Amino acid sequence: MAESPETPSSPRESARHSVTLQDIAAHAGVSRSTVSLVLRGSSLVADTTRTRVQASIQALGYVYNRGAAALRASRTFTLGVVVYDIANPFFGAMVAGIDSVLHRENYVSFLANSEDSPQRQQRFLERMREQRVDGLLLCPAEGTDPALVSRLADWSLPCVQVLRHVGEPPFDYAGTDFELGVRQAVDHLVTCGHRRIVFLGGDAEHSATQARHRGYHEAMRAHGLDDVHRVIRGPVTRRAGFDAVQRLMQESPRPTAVICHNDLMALGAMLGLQRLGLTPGQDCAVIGTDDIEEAALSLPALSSVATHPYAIGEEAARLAMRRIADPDGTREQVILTPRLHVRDSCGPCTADATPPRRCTDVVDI
Amino acid sequence: MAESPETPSSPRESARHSVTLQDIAAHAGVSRSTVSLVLRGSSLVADTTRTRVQASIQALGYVYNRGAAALRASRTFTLGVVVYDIANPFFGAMVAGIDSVLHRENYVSFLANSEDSPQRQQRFLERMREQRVDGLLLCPAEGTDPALVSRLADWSLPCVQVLRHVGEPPFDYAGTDFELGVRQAVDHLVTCGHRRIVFLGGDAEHSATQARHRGYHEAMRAHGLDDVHRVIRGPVTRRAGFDAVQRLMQESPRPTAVICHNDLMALGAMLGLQRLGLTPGQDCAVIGTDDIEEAALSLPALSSVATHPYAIGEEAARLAMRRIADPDGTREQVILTPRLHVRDSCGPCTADATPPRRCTDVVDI
DNA sequence: CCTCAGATTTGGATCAATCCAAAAACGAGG
DNA sequence: CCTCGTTTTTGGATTGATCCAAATCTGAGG
Repeated sequence: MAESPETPSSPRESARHSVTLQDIAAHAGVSRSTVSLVLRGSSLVADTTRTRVQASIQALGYVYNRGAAALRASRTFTLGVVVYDIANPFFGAMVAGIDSVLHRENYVSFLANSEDSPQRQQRFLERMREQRVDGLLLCPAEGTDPALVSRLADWSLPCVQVLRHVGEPPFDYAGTDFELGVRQAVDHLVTCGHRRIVFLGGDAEHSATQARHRGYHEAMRAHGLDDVHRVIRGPVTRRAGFDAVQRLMQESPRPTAVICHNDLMALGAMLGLQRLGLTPGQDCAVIGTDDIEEAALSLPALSSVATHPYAIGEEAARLAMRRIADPDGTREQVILTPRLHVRDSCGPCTADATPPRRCTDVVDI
Repeated sequence: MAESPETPSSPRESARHSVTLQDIAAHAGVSRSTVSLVLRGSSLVADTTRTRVQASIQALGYVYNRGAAALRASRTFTLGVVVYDIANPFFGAMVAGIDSVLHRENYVSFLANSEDSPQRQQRFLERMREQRVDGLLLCPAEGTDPALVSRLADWSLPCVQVLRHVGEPPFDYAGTDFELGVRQAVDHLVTCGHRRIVFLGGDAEHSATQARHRGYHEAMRAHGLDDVHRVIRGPVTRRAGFDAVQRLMQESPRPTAVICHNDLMALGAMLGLQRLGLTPGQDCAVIGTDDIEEAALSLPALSSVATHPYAIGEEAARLAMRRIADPDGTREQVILTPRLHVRDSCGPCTADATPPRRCTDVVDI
């Protein structure tokens, strides 16, 4: 009847300090270490013991303390994710893809929005270091110091770059072959008889912009179209597409097709054509990049090079998991293959001397 | 010349174990405690000491260990954020708003996407508890157990509900007055002469859906339009809007206006009208909710009730900060006032006997 | 009954910080 | 030079888990 030290749990005690391994151990009549092993699903503990301990865990309403565990085990099951524009639907889809993989792997992620500012990005990275994240998914902000990646390596913080990349290979990277994407668009348009194809591109200097421009240049050259080859640089917004296409259509001879850096620009370009009383796909072909949901539903439906944001997110997260498990493994680059979805916004060329031929490429909804 | 214990730092040592308070203390010739005080910006330390310690911190490349600090101080500077559809642009904007406040407050956030599954949500919440987050921002998944909120309170985990809410007040909440938003839309349409106004709504049973329906019912009643009052329930997607409006326009007499649960539905509805050869804003008025970026750029430009996702995110984060600072303070509900942006998709009613009058309300770009 | 290998269990040290009561240093006044 | 009251600084305990080497338990074989 006397108070025995083996029965420490009183109803109010749980309020005083949270239940710990020690409490479970006392309740189940085993040691702290055994409880720890049960929690981590070790095969060392006997089945009867395991059951007893699990019952105590239930009974006392124990909550695992990951912070304490991480302190000793130096593994946090935590990942940092930096994007530069979370308000952009593309990143929403990408983050959803990341989340799906992390959920499976029992990881959680810190998310931050750099707003394309290297300073904000830097601050977040420092914070992530303090949090001792196991790894990092980084869409580098425009103007990121190329030395950053090697600095992260010095900190031995696994980092997977996503969509854009800076610094020298080898590094881990997940993205899309933007170069190929633009080439597909040019090839398709040329097949449809177009020659005066303009590229409406971005003015930033990161890898994703460069790759698109390279793709455009090379495809045009391959088709012997160096003479009509033309890039307009500027912001990659709806309005920029809207304005640029209207300026272009005043010219003579005017372009018969435009390829846009992303779908927002392309949708803007279509509106610009309509504003001039022209019909996209008839008077001027328009092809976008990303294939956001809106593309298939616009009028006319926008042809677009799909870049699969959800899949990129999944691949990036998978890569991070792999690098965390094997920090010294060889770096990997996962480059997804984009796919042109042909819809109504790019028809055969009717403006040029070239006899209009029927397009027979794949047509998607 | 003999190795003195006061100079412990050798170049390779930093690789062996990470630099700790102890190392800084030794380097600066003070105690662990003093270094800790400096790190936390305490006013107790003398200026000369502070400078010396800070120099040592720089010299040794020390990185604060938040995990260890949190273990003792039981404060993590960490917030959990659960949304149900991160791929939706609305949430992208909201998360950006949250992020901006947290960045200022030196907090970081764990983000998870419940995909509107209470199970996924539950699992994330448990994980957040294990991480000992200081608080929670929760957009409850459809079907969330109303008891959840009080359970969180039992765990003494501050929780701010966002956009939707479950359980019994008082609780912390940040959202928009959806009821008022719909009422504004109805009032405007009635002013323009419309009477047969249909509401295209959601089929879910959470607070945000209910509020919209209530707003519609009451506004219609206030205008004596009980007899023509009509709600269509279904998913809240582009396609649902597209389909529903086409079915409605087959009827006789047909509605002269539709108000939609969100902008995606409204954009779909406009496409549906165009598919039938009708002109939105002329043959049938369309008003959406949210005022996403796309709304102003569609053709015709969509009238929409702005719900300010970025601002909601900011308010929610601010509320969380307040509740963490004062856990027993009275709960607060921040309800933002929505604002109807009138554009081309809702003109005067031309179909009815009522003499069409000129709309003189505010017109926005 | 003893031995020994294999299966379980354990306690003490450790991770890197904060808390707190007490000690030390300091400066002014007697 | 000695108090006395601030201002600074300090060491030991504490937080809640994991690691690891050693202790204990088991059961089969001799």
